[in-house]
Amino acid sequence: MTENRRTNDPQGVRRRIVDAAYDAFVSHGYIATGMLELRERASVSGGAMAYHFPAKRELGLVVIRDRVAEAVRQTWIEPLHACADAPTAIDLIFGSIINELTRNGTVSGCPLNNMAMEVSHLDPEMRDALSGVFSSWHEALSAKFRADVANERAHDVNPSSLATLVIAAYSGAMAIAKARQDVGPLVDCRAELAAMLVTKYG
Amino acid sequence: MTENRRTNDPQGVRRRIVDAAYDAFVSHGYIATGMLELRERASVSGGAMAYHFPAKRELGLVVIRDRVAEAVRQTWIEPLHACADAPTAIDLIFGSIINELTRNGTVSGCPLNNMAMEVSHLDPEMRDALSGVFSSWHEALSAKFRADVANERAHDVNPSSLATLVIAAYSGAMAIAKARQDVGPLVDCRAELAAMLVTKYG
DNA sequence: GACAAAACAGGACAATTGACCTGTTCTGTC
DNA sequence: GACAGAACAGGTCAATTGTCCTGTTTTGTC
Repeated sequence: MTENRRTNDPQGVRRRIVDAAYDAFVSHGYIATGMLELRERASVSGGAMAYHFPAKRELGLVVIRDRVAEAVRQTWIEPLHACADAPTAIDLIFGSIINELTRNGTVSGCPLNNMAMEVSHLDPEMRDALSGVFSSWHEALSAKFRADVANERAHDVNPSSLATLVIAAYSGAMAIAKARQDVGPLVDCRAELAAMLVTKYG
Repeated sequence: MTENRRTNDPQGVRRRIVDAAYDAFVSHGYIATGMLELRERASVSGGAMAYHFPAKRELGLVVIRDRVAEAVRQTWIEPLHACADAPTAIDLIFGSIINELTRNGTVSGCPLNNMAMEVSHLDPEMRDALSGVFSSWHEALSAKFRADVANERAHDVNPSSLATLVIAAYSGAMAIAKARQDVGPLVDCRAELAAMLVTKYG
């Protein structure tokens, strides 16, 4: 009687859910996004959702550990490895982000920062996960500064605290840009960071 | 028959509501805070709440325009006016915040940033209000840099973009500190900003 | 093809959300 | 003290929240 043949695709369904959750959490916020909305976005029934993610919390954790961490890795850590030195990478990264935001018009903010702001005080486990992403970001950047010092490309550099400043400036600029819907803050910070790093390099 | 005498105190009730809302919004978040929780915190009946704030949205706008703006004014704009130059003020402000956070143990984040992150994409009017607070903050800081340049205290300074960097660094450091529950990022940024400004003031 | 477990469908559930309504009490004005 | 409007009490409302339950289908294994 049932004409519709069903196809079990657990990995695909799970991926669709996590995809939808990442997009929604980052753009609309974790709390503001309902499970029903996610089910509709992912075209998934309530049963399938409950099977893969019995609680919203676990979905949040997966999004942080998989997608948010991966986003930071792609936008920051990989370019850092690819470039000759830290200033080059930083300028390149800021430029890419500015171009991307200018192209599609709206500023949705830094995925990591967006989630960290509203989730870090709700759940200790989520906070730890987010903190871990920040740590790996900071570690990659400070390692690059350390290497630049070892190669005598840079001098008068405290790798750890300088990395913190760069990350903070990026996160803060993203936050302001999101509030104003304007890439200006990112352009400003890019220029100031570049000018500052010039004094330490070369 | 009714023994309990009631005392009408519209200004007091309104103030209690806004107080409770400000505390809850910046610590637990705007969306995460329910009207019932606010009524309990402020010891206010549903009728009184509906009379003063028919909708949660209006309460959010008042909190932003009155309390958040005032918080930024007190922590940043006033010290800027009181100090001799911008670097002195910035170092003082970072020091005060670090001391305060170290004292009470937990990092609840920058009120302006906390609200901006989760609200700016919900309501255009709230975003405008928050954007206005950012603007006044930026204007005050860049005006100080301009004055320092005019007084020949500083050189090689672009007042506007440098102010953006300082604000972004502060906001971002607060965000990371909140996620890690550690004042370290603020300490780092304070040191790096001070070292950077030394090269421009001389 | 029998069987078990995984995968999924669809709905129900209590709890909570923000908003609002009617009725009562207070307070200033004449 | 009569009156009007502001201020407040307490409850109701539909809508939505996240979670979970029962039943059905698919899939792999022997």
